[in-house]
Amino acid sequence: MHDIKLIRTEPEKVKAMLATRGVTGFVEKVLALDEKRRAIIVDVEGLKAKRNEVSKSIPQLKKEGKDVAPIMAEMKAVGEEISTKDSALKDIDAELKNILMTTQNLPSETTPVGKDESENVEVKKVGEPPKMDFEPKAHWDLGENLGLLDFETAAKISGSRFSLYRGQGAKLERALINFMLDTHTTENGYTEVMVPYIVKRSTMEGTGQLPKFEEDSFKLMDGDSFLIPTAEVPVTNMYRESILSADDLPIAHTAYTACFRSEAGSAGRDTRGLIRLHQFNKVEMVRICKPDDSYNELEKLLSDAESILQKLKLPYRVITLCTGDTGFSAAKTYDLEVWMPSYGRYVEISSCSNCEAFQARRAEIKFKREAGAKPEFVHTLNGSGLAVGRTFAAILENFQQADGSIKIPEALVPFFGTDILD
RNA sequence: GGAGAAGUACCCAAGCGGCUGAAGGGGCUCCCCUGCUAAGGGAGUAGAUCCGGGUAACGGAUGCGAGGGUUCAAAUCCCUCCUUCUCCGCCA
Repeated sequence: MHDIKLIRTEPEKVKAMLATRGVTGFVEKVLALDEKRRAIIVDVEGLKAKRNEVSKSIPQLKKEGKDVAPIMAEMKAVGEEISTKDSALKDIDAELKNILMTTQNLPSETTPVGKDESENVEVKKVGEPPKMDFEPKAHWDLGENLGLLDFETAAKISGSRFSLYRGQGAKLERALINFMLDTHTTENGYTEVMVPYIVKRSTMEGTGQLPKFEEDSFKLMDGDSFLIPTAEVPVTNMYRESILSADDLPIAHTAYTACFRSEAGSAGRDTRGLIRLHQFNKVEMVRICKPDDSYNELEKLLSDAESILQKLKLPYRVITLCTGDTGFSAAKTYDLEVWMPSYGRYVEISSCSNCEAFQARRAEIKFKREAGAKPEFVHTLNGSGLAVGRTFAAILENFQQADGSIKIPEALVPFFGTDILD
């Protein structure tokens, strides 16, 4: 959600920033509604003040034996006026909230300006794509040949875009989850949480998935419960409607969850393998901090995500998303992309974002710099650390041997048990 | 899922149409007394959001789980929902 005060005080700046994301007309609409809203408030609150005052005097007048019937009649009329104006105000509030809630965040000044993913900026490349003296196979073929993955059975029981891991495959997925969680908790300073996979509407609104992207979510029959698309949703919302003390910050949580995405609109893309599924595993990192620290925190988040790829010795690159490609709630996003031989290019495996106060404003997460200080909004950040299925795929593809076996990265051996998968 | 009970400020808790922005405790903060970790006395203690205001002083609105309704007036009456607790049923 946007900061209405900023829109009031610096409309031109907001306009310019949103233009880089292809949004126009927003500031004008907001200002018009805001002006209307405030005019009604002044009006209706004056009436309420009057009613309060008169109502308070009625018992005394009664005691004095005066006739209060005319006053009560007058107040009845005032009451009706109040309720008419109150409902007009409610409509404007709803309209204003809707606009503020469905318009994407302002980009950070350090986010490169660009219209789509072609204008994202590469920050660095780490590691080299493996050179193979044989024709590399895709992970779905490797996985099925080794009996690790069974997409046919997954489709039979659940439909397309589901995965089924068997035997050593299931164990590898589990080993990756443990490896990631342990790294984040013991080395990177995160506190692990295990959270519900089903959340309420207000929770989805808090992090920005709703109201705009309802059709992208899995909604339960009651109409107000949703399967989480990422652990960012329940974990960030743990702190919804709270005022934290500065000592609590930064908060750093990591969580493993399954994630559920309808993938509406991506029909035909990445139909094979583990890349794009309705249900996938992810280890997530969430950081909540003071506004002054959030860009340092973003670098920390990024390096924590990178630490997993580095330990696994997977080749990857870091890109900064441009204004046009940055997600709805984010002000700045780094994507980590892992080298995927079957695609012949780098594929997203983590997205690390600073949402600044955008989510905090929606979810009402505040902090006090010191006791008695005025509460301020925190900044929230989230990043994958990492998408587990895609990491699985990357390991299979990058560490495949000529005979179709997979060499397990050394860092993973304590979790997986052996150093070769065949 | 069935039957009951309850949700009031940091915590416990009274109130059940106007005198309650909310009694009384506890806690916390400050002060006094006391030669001192005990005890006693006094004072303070909604925080928050929104609106107005030379954006200051200050004033106003909202607010007793949430949302509606009745009324001149609601913590108090009515309706819906949520949460917690107890018992029963079911279940990992």
